Amino acid sequence: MATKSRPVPKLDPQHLAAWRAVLGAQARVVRRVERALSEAELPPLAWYDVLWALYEADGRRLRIRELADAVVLSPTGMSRLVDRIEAAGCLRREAVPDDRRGAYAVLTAKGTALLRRMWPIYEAGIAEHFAGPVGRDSAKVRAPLQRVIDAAP
Amino acid sequence: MATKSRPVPKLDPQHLAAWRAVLGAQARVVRRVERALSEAELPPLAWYDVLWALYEADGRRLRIRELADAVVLSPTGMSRLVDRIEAAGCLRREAVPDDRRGAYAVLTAKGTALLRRMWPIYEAGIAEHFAGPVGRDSAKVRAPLQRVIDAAP
DNA sequence: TAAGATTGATGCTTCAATCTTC
DNA sequence: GAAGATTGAAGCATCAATCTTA
Repeated sequence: MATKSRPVPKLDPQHLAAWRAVLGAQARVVRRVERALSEAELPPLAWYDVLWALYEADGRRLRIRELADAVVLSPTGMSRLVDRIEAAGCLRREAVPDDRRGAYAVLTAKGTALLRRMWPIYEAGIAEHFAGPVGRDSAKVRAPLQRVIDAAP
Repeated sequence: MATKSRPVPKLDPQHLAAWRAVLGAQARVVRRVERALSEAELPPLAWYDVLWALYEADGRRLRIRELADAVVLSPTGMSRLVDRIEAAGCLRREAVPDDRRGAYAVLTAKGTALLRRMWPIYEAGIAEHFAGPVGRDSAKVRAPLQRVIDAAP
């Protein structure tokens, strides 16, 4: 049989440099934001990501698995993260009508309130450390990286 | 005295969307690459970052602190990471001539060899999951994000 | 007194295995 | 048998405290 030998994709230096820039920028901004949240005695960024995903979703609810995909966390990690956020009263688990295996995570009023307290800190961090240096080039950054996201199965 | 009230920087939706794209793309590509390395029974990406930083450096050596800054890890975390990589024989600690507080991490031949084994996996991951979707727009991504990195103290 | 580095305690993330339901 | 979710065990990162030297 013909071997399914996928030719190894070659990587040019331009792409590598761009990738390194993504890594470096992400790490530095996240580090600053995490520090600012911590200093404000607020939960880490991961909480914001989860609460925000729920806020955007229909009925303010998502399956655990959907949540894990949305914020790129293992199902295991998301199960435990939901545990902690639920223990804080910021979301609650709810049965799924037609599928008794799974559970919804549903945003609570307290969760919305926390989202509103975290946002100003997060916003200021993005504005200062990311938006400032990026300036008018936000679209140039966004469009290609959105294709990277959309290409991920 | 005049209060040092820094006006809160406002964040427009364009910048927020760009930031979300950075987060999403980084997380998805890193996840794939980590999985590929693990399947090839190779160490995680953090090892590559450290070995690469040493390889690039003058005399194939860097202070622990410089290493921590380069890959955005806490000094604590870097100290332990260096422990593990040293235990694997891929770097060694060495005294600093003029400063007896600190230590160099120095790349070993085994470290260079590991770098060479990891790179094809890493390269293929970047090429397939990042460079592919980015296409010709690598410079558009790189330049603004490099400014983000350079702005970080 | 401050800077470089390390150690102890703690929390988070992951893989493998398990349980339930489809 | 496969998918959604959870639990146990292990690895890794971080803060606070400590030790040494500048």
